[in-house]
Amino acid sequence: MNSEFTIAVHCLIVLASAPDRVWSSGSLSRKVHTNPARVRKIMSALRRNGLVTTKEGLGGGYRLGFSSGDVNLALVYRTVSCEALKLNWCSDDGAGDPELARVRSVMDQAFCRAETMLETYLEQWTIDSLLEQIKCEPDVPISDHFPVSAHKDKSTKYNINRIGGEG
Amino acid sequence: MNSEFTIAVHCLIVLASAPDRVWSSGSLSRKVHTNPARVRKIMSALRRNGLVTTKEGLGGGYRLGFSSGDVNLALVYRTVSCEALKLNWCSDDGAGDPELARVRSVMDQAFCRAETMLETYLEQWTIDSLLEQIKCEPDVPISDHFPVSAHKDKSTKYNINRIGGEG
DNA sequence: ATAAACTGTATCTATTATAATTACACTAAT
DNA sequence: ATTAGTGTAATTATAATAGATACAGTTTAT
Repeated sequence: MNSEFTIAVHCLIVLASAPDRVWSSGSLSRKVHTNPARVRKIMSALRRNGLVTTKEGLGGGYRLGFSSGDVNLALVYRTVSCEALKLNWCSDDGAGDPELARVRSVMDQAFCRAETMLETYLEQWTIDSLLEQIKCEPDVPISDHFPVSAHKDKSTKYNINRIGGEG
Repeated sequence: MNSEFTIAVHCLIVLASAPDRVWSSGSLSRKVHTNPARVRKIMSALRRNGLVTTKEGLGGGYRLGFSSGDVNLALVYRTVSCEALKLNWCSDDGAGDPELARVRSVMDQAFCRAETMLETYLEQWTIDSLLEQIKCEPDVPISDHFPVSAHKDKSTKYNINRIGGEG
């Protein structure tokens, strides 16, 4: 699944963890390890679906649109239109093969149902419930996911729009 | 999801629809609209998991390894290791952010469960049950998926290794 | 034994999808 | 009027995917 989804969720978690404060794309981008323009693009999509509210101009930024108990992962998933289970068919020019068309139709239906099931599952996960879990999580538990690199703090790479600061 | 999965499933359906006959990568590739080398690569993976048997040399090719009622989509899914629900995180060099690590751990767990659910669902679909559905499928039902192009039979593009023929 | 028709596999190239970068118009607060 | 923001588009860079080609090895038929 592309990283727009994880960025969106991560941003929402950050917003929910400090609901009183307005977050700029710059400060969010440092949290989620990408660049401000990408954060703005993704947050724009969330705004269009009401998941966050934005404010332009000096001191502007992003806030949760709903209470964190009402925002669930299915909403986010649909907003960034992941289509993780969309099947990919090899049919260069397209039609002309009715046999392929039948196979494709049956399979697409099967995976449409799978996607519905997935979304039903994701509805159970609210940003709130994620925050809860995250609090219970022991420190640095997924070191096996990626090897620790030699030079840690070289990631001043995305500190554009710095001034906003953290707190 | 990448097209290896649909190619694998489509090939298995073709094999199951004519279980008495040996299919070459060339004839399969024409059925599934890709090239013989790709078919061979994917079928090799299926062979390593016992889903098909292969025979090299003249008159060789592919056959179903199990009865078509025993081959289900979860097996295929795992064989081509789709990981359609694998989350994609932005963390250039990796570690160094324990907060990200906790978020990631919780989310990865949630989606691990989602993937398990998906596989459970896919286990219900055998190649047999797909064939059944395909037979019931009315002709050319998914014309809305792709626009009908002007020049139909221009797809002699992958007719390398021709000699094997169809029947 | 030799040629033909296959698989198995690797490598290179082309294409497409994804992400980063840059730029700039617009907005709001100071 | 300046500063610090969003919104958005366009461009470039990078990574993932798929196609093309090549060739060694295998089996069958002649």
